[in-house]
Amino acid sequence: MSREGIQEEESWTISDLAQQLDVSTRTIRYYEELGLIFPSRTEKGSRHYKRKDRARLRLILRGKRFGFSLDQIREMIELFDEDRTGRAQLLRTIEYGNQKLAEIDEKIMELRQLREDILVYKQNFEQKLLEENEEEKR
Amino acid sequence: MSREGIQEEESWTISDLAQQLDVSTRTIRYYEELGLIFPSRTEKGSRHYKRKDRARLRLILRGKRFGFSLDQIREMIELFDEDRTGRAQLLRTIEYGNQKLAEIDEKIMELRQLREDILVYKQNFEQKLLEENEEEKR
DNA sequence: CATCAAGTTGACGTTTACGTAAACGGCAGT
DNA sequence: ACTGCCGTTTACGTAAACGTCAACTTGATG
Repeated sequence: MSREGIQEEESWTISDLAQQLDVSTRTIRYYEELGLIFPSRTEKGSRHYKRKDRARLRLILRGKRFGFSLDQIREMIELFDEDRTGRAQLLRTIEYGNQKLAEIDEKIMELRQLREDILVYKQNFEQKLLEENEEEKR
Repeated sequence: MSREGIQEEESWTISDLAQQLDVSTRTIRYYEELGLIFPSRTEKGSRHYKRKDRARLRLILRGKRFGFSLDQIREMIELFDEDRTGRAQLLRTIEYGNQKLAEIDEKIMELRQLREDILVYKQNFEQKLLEENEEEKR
């Protein structure tokens, strides 16, 4: 067990966390409402968030930035939740993970394509710019 | 000039296009409402879409899949619209393009990070699976 | 000619993802 | 004890992105 309990675990209030990750407190509470995150409470009822909670919130926000709905994210989180047990569950979760990885790889491909599209647009404009300069030389 | 007008340009109805790109006709009309796409009309008022329109719609949908709002996409489309002229405008557009490319590169980075996170989760579960097998051996 | 599918516009409804305000408690500083 | 500030819950508001339905044309087909 080594030094369990000796190292004080850092913990933040909701507004601390909100500031760190640049979201509103409302948003964080809303995510809790949806079952995406479960901070512990002080005896007075105030939420406090530890490193693990922050990591989870980061994951949520990252997911959001790529068009995953909060519902999809919850689905994901539920499956990845630590306390699942049994070989069947584990296998399912791993399979789900593989699936998500594949989806992400696909997104990366698509993003590269989008990049390519934009690059072509831009080059088109650069070409026009060149032509305009040519005109000027006459 | 070569063979202008000889090659018949293919054109689709709104439901054709909807089916091709797997969106509803309502969605397509909505995008038009927002000024994202401007199909030509038959003399009777029916929309018809050509290859360029389809490419544009593809771009819109692609953008959406990565969390760009329709407003951002419109902004983008307006700036990339062909009929801008003047060196200053061209320069601005090119600069905008560079900016968007940078944003996309950042998104790709983030997506890689998300991939990494999920991979770690998955490996965690794989580890658990191994431990369970160990237990069984006793 | 009747009818039926597919097009149009317009209006209203719905879901998601929060914002915002009200009403309250706890605590620190003066 | 009063003032702020931060926290809480509850509730209503709202913008974005469509879905859905009604009412109407138009074109094709039995």
